[in-house]
Amino acid sequence: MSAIRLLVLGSVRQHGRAHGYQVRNDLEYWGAHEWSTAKPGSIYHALKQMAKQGLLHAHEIAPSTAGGPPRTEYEMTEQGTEEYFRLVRESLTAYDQKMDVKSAALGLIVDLPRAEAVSLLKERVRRIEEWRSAVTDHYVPEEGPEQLGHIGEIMNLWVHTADAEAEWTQGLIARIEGGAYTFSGEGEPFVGVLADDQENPYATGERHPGDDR
Amino acid sequence: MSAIRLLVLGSVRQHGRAHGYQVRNDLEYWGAHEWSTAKPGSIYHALKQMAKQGLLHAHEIAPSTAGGPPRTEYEMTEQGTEEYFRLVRESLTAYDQKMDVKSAALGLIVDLPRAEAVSLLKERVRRIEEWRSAVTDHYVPEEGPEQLGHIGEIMNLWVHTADAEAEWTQGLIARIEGGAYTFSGEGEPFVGVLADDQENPYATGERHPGDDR
DNA sequence: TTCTCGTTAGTCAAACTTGACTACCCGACC
DNA sequence: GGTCGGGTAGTCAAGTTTGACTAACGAGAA
Repeated sequence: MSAIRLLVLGSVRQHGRAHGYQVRNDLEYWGAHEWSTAKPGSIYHALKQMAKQGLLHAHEIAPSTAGGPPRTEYEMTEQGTEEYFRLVRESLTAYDQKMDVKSAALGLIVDLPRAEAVSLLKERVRRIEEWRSAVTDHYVPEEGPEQLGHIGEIMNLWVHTADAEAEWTQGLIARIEGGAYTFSGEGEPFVGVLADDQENPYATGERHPGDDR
Repeated sequence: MSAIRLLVLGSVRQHGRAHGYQVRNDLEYWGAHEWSTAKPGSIYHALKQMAKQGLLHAHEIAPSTAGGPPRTEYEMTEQGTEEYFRLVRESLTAYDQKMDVKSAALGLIVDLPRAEAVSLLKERVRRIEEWRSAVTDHYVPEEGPEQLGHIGEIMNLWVHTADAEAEWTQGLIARIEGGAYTFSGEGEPFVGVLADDQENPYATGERHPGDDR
C-alpha cells in the first residue's frame, strides 16, 4: 500500500477541515512529492475515494475570492480518525522497505504518545531482525551459497540494508527516550502544516535534491 | 518507473522466445513477486504494452498439450534489446532508493561486460554522494537544524540509508573487480531461468520471508 | 465412473498513478 | 487599457497495478 492515504489523512487531521489544494500544499511543504506518489491526481483521487468510503466528510464550498473553481472541503469522520491511527501504527511497525511509507510515518509519529511511539519502533526493530533471519535461513541453498551466483548479491544487499535500518532505528529510539521532540499530549505540538496566510518556501517549482524520478 | 519492464525483458531475452506463463514463472523463481509489482496482471499487461510499442514481437500459438488456453509467445525485437540495455544501465546508475529496480538491475547485471558493470556502479556511488551533499546542503535551514523538529529525522534516515548503500556498493565493486561471477562474454553464463522441464522450487504458494506486503 | 484437485495460461473490473490540461482571477507591466 | 504571468483549485485520459476470477486438461481418489 502506498503512503498517500496516510499523508492525506494526516494533513486533513491537522487542519481540522481542509480542501484539496491545502492538502496538496502541505504535502509539497513536507517534500512528499519527492519521495511519494503525492501528485495532484493522486491526492484528489484519494480524497474522493476516502469520502466515498466514509473516512472523510465532504462539504461543497463556493469559490474563494482568490479565484479558481469551487472547492470541496473535507473533514475527518470518526472512522477516518480510527483508520488514520491504524495506518500510522502499521506503517511504523511493518518492515517493507518502502521509503514513502517510512518517511510519512516518521513525519506523523508525533501524533502518538511518546511511550507508544517507542514501543512501536521497538516492535519494528524486532520485525526487521525476524525478517533478516528468515531470509538468511531460507534463501541459502543446501548446496552452499555459491549456487546462487551473482543472485546472492540481491540477498546480500537486502540484509545489509535491513541491518543499517535496524541500527538507525535504535538510534531514533534512544533520541526519543532521551526526550527529543514533542509528542501527543505534551503541550504545543510541532507546527507541521502551513497556516492560511503563510507562504510555502518549497512551492517554487524549483528543482530540489531527490528529484531523481 | 517500476521494474516490471526490465524484469520481463530480461526474462524474454534469456529464453529467446517465451510466453507469459514462462515469464511469470521466471519472476517467481527470481523471487520478484516479493520485492516488485510482478503479479500476473502486471506481467501480461507489460507484455502486451511492449508488443504494442514494438519492443516485443507476438506470435499466436495453439494451446499446449498440458491444457489451458492458447498462448502467445513473445520474441525480442532489435528495439526491445536496445531498450533492455538502456533500462539495465539506467537502473544501475540512478539512485532512487527503490528496492525493486535495484534488485532487478542487480539480477541482470551479468548481461553487461564486467568492465562496464564496474564503471556503472562507480557512477552510482558518485551519484549517491552527490545526492547526499545536495540534500544536506539544501534541507538544513538557516536558523539551524533544530527548526526542523522531528521532521529532520526523515532526512537523517535518508542520509543514513544512502551512506549504507554507498558503502555496500563499494564492496560489490571490489568483489566484481576481484573476479567474482561470470559476466557477458566470459563463457557459460549463469543459468538464471527455468528450463521447460525444470520444476520451480519456489512456485509453491508457500509463504516466504519478505511476504510482508 | 465420476469427482475433485492441481497445473497451465490467461482475463477482467476496480483502484491507483501520471502528466498534461482547464478555467478563473489578480496584479504588474507596456 | 490590453495582455501576460502566476497563483488558485481542480479535471481528465491514458497507463499501471491489484486481486479475484475463468476455463481446459490430466491424475488420482472415492
